[in-house]
Amino acid sequence: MDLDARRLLLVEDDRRLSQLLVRLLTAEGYDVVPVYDGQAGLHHGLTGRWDALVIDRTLPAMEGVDLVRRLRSRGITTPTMLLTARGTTEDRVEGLDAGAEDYVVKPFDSDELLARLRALLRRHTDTSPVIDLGGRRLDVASRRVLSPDADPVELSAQECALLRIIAANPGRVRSREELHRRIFQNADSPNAVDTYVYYLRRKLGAGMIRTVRGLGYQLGAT
Amino acid sequence: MDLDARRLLLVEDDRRLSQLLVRLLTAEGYDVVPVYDGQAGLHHGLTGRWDALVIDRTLPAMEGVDLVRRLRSRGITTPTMLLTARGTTEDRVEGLDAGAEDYVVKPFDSDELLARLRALLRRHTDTSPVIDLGGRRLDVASRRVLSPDADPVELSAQECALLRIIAANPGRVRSREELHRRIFQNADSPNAVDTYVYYLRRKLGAGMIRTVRGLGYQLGAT
DNA sequence: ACTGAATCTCAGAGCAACCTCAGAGGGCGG
DNA sequence: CCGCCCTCTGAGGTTGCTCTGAGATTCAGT
Repeated sequence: MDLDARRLLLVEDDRRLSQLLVRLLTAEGYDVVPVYDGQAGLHHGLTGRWDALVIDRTLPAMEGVDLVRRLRSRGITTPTMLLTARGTTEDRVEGLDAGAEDYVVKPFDSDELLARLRALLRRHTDTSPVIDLGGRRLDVASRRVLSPDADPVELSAQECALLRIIAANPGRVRSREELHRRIFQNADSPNAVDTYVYYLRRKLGAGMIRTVRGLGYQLGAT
Repeated sequence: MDLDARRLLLVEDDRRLSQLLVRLLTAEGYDVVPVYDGQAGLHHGLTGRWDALVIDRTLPAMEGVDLVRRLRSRGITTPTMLLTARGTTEDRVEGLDAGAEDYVVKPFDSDELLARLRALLRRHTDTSPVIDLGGRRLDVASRRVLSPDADPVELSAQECALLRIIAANPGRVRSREELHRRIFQNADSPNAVDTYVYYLRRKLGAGMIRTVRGLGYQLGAT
């Protein structure tokens, strides 16, 4: 077992094709998790840690393109490859517009798929959004906080979104209202922001986020 | 999701148009807050922090032009774009005279609006309010005094307000009465100013604020 | 040096803002 | 159907800020 394997989420409803891909990708050394519909894909995309997503375009419960769109709208920037039977230019444009990075037309050549996947991962690791936290780093794609002298800390989707906004600009103070509007728009309780700040502090230490009483929150390590 | 989203205040009474603009601007990555009349616009314009204001010309409760004028008269210099149905030269002149930076005539092209907005924001690189204290700096946004060779000192809201007024004009002496009126209007005790001067001296050193007996206080450090 | 006025110092009451955390609810995998 | 994780809620508990008041100290003018 490769300990440093790249984690792939495979969203493919055709069991036979899914199994085939799992074998192919596992043999290449990837750590592949298959799910079989868009709902499951959305859930795992939002909650799991992935180096890349491989998504079929035609899915039960939710179209692949919609899935990508919904993930992007929630701040998930994990590099994504769409699989499709249709190969018109229009389809391709729609897929890329939704936020997918690459597009493979079925039936595809195994080697081509692997090559494109490697390219996707290579491209993305270069430009992967890693935000400096003053000593530690937030890797947005895998939703982890990496430390030179400690184990990585894993964050949930909301925790990551919150830290991301606060860390985007170290000097700036973000108000509860802004954070609530941008992350918890489906939440009634204005307390949600406080709670997630609490979660982040519990995971990362109290110094990570500074409270500016009456104004909001700010990245702690100056 | 744009991490360092620009904050826009949208003052537009037509709900349909407002919603349309919110969608358009949010999709562009802006952090948009809509309000629906001039009073609300005035309140938010005065109390919030905005990168730009987008204001309809015809509003209930207060005309858009008057809104801009009143904001300007209160020292708000946030770049502002007016939306209007009428497009005569006279209207345009009146809007710009009131202090608006740009002027878009309805019905407008989405791309044009976005382009103008970008131009507006580019032109107006917001200067974060950092006040010089002679060696040290007061960062009003995060309410801290930053020192080249020491840890930041955190101030409370009232401490910051007091120091801000005193430091605005280094040579000038501010009377107790003025300070009390501007900061402690809800306080009965005329001693409140003294107390906060004491707090500031305790945090920043006795030399920070100089007493001019019988007259008031003055910034102490050169 | 004496005196009254101005100023400084500081403990503490009252209160809003904030923190903490248990748990309900939902989605999903097994 | 059960258990897991994530999300959000709501109810205290706690902290920190604000302002008060009263005694100590300094100052200007005699």
